[in-house]
Amino acid sequence: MKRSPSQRPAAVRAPTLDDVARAAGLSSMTVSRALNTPQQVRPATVEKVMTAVRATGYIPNALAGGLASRRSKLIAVVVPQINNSMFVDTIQALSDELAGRGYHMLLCVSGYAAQTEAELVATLLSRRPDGVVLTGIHHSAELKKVILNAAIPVVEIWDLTPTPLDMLVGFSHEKVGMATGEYLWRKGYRRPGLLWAMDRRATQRQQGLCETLNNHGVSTIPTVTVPLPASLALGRSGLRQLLEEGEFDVIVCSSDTLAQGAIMEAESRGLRVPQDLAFIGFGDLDFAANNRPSLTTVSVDRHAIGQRAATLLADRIEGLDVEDTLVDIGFHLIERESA
Amino acid sequence: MKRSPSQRPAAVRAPTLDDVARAAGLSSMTVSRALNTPQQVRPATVEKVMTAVRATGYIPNALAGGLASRRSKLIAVVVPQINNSMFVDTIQALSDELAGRGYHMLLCVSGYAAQTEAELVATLLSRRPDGVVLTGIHHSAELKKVILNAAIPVVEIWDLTPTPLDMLVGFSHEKVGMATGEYLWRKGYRRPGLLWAMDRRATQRQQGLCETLNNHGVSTIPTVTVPLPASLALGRSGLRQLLEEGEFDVIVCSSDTLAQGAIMEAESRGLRVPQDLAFIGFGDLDFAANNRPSLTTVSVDRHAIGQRAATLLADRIEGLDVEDTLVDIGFHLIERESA
DNA sequence: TTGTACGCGTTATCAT
DNA sequence: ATGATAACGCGTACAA
Repeated sequence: MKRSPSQRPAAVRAPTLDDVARAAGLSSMTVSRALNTPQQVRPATVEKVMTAVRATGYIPNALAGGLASRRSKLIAVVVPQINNSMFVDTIQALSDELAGRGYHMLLCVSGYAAQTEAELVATLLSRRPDGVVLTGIHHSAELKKVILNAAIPVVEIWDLTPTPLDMLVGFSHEKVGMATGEYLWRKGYRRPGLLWAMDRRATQRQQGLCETLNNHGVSTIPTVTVPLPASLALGRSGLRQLLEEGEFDVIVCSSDTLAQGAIMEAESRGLRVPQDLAFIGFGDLDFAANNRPSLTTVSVDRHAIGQRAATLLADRIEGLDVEDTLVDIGFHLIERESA
Repeated sequence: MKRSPSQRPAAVRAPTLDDVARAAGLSSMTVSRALNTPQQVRPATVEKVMTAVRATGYIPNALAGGLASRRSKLIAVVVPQINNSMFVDTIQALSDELAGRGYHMLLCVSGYAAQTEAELVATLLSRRPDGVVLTGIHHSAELKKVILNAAIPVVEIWDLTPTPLDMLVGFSHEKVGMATGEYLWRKGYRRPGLLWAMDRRATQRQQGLCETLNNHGVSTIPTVTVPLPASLALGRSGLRQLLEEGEFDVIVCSSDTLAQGAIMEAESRGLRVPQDLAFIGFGDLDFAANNRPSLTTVSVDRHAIGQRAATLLADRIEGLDVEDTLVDIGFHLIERESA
């Protein structure tokens, strides 16, 4: 009754810690502690605070909290695409793990352009995230400078390098290519054709593959490249184009999606898979195991990449011991029916 | 040379507006304006500021900015799952559109549990987002209270109701079910079986479908329900289970993924599609058009949902006129080979 | 066009 | 265990 009589200022602006403190008859600092570190506050006091919180409908202001504490509980994640069958599982795992540890995920799409990525990261850093997840290991000099200058924990994912910016969870695309090449040679394939998307990591797999095949004496490897994002339609049209350029016993595809499209095209042409033409993919998507013929492909634990990345980041942020900051998650070539 | 000689305080803590101001010989307020509203500042001054920004490596602090301005340029997005072929395109569109308008996306996964959603939104609101995107229209009373109390712009997506919390972009799942039922009846199918995932929106489609078929005298509709998330394997096993329960001329699936799995199972049993058994899906995923037989399904503009939602939100936040706050994005039943 | 004073809501720090 | 005070870095409002 002492304040302005008929006004309800709490209705127009969100209740603050001070409002809760007033309602509970405590100082705002005690309320803050009751909410963040209840073990430092007498149980009865915590009780009073919780009651006041419910009464006022208080929701903490993380902007103010982050400003004062210099910890935002925010993780910035940059991916080339969201709607990519490969990355999306990693993102999901990241999100789950981060949420479990009290972090929120700021998700950004770079779109396969290094320049864009640099600008994106700069704006993301303005949010003062506690950590950053970057896809890939090829970044502009500008981005590296900004990130290192910010001295913020970083995890690069989906690739491997002995010299990451900070931490890394990935695998060697070159080795994937080499393993694929060895496998095809061993199975007796001698006239491979490539159906390939034009992203950086796919190119690395291509290099490993071609090197290996070259070493075995397979020197000419006709290749059709397709733009991103890969699709079944591109797989179909890509195979058509490839078949005009020569004869093959196996088609190596840079992704399961392209392989699936190519197989569809092959079958509609009456080609038997793998007798007339074999196919091998990359990714081990859901349909690879279920398709008929099932798809020989390379499996990567996409979920584990996200989970490990989140764990590394959270551990590092929270000052825990982080033993391996460079994690090779590996891969498996899965032999199935298509090759 | 006037300051402490050999110290570089800027290296230990991030440069602030004041640091830039000092370097440029201006007040921090002028620097702030040069960065946010350059048209209010003399071009030569802007130039000086930009030079100082580059020299100091200044990155704005959006926490402080948001606290002071009460606008965070942050949009919170809540989806049941990220790695869902349907939602992921919407998320991508949301992200693209929001980024284009200067917003960042805070992405959270609720996991199909209303209780979880309520808690998630409460923690999200602590970030003081300028807007919120919620998937679906069924929310706990708690969540509604919190959202309405926060008086924050909200867009519900992927569903339709005459009484949204605030704004809405979606379509009627019941009508999808009805349209599917009418189509099947018209095509002469009389013994349908359902292969259905157990989420809320799928259930609505089921109601529309069953009602319509009932009205046509088709009263018993055997149904096999499968857990989320849908997968090809669940489609296959679901069909096996269904075929033990009776004879059918068409299998209606709650998603294209289930339909694809079921078709795989049918074909491996030597059933001809659609002559022996027809299939209809929902979603119009990439493979629906490319598969052989191609899949009759319901197409929804997933991209448009995300884009419209982002536009509505941004317009509303920026005080622009928002004419339609309740957008029915519609759907198309696409007749192909499978049914 | 530029500058000054102050508040945004919280946490760190020190005191009690 | 609790409180008082001072940042945290920026934008609003007003003055010049």
